[in-house]
Amino acid sequence: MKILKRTFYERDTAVVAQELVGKIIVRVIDKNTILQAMIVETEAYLGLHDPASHAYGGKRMRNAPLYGPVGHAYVYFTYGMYYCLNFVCRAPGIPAGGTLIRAVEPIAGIEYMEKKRHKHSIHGLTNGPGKLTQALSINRDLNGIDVTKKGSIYVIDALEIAKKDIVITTRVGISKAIDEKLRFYIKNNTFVSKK
DNA sequence: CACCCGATTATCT
DNA sequence: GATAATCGGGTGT
Repeated sequence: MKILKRTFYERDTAVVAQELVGKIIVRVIDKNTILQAMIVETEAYLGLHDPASHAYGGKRMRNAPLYGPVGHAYVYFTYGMYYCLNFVCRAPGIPAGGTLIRAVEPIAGIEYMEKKRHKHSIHGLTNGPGKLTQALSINRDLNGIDVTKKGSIYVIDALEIAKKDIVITTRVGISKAIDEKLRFYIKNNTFVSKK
């Protein structure tokens, strides 16, 4: 399994968001605890001209990573209690952009994830952006980290998901640009978030 | 299953 | 002062 290179992230944000579906997030907690999960749902946030993007309206303290180098994590805190994970990606010349990871399917370290989520089963473990960060122990400490190098979090290549098995639809939980079809998920996958 | 609402705080207006 | 790229628990059907 190969780590996704920086060039993977250096393309149109919507294309990267779609192609991230099926890839695997590796989260290294410590030597004995290495979590793996396949990305099953993403959303593209296009940046400066996308009203729903945190990057909309220009660079500020919170959204700075979206303006930084591609292939890095952007982790933000929301609703007073949840973290959400993004990967910075955009075509050359575009000022900002990123992909929100909305849902993953656990592969390894499931017991650790259940413990973190205070659950006894895989049901509802990682089918939401706030849930998966809790399961994978993702917080502000990972904001800005390079995910193209082996470290505490990185992304590896995996199976190619056929285009016919990916659903493209509108984004969730936003109040602006609600008609843009920038959400991507694997058809018939039980770990995709509801709605 | 549908809808409603409270939790809790960083960030922006 | 309001809102937010959310979630889980509650009530009613």
